[in-house]
Amino acid sequence: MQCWSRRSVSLCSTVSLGRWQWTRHSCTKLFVGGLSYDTNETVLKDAFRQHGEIIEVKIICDHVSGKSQGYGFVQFTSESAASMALKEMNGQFLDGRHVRVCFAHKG
DNA sequence: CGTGAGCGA
Repeated sequence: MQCWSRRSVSLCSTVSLGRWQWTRHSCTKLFVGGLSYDTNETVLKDAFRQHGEIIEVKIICDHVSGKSQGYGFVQFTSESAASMALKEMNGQFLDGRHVRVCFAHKG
């Protein structure tokens, strides 16, 4: 059930205080929140590609107003890169705001 | 609201 490597289970005992709610299907998709309303996918990918290889980066914007909703999704090539980027980029300063990185619910 | 918890087309 663990998506991490057998050597990277250190994060497992840290967050899995109750249960794994993110490891239902995918562990490579990360939910990025706390972003600025002006942050683009380029800023996210440039910041996350330093910790792992990015497959796809998407910023959720309003389909009517076109303004950013303030959050997005990042797809990594492996769970290892996603986990490392999660621990390293979670709560960091990006675009002048604190980013909140978490695993995506859907897959 | 020029905002601030959340989970997309």
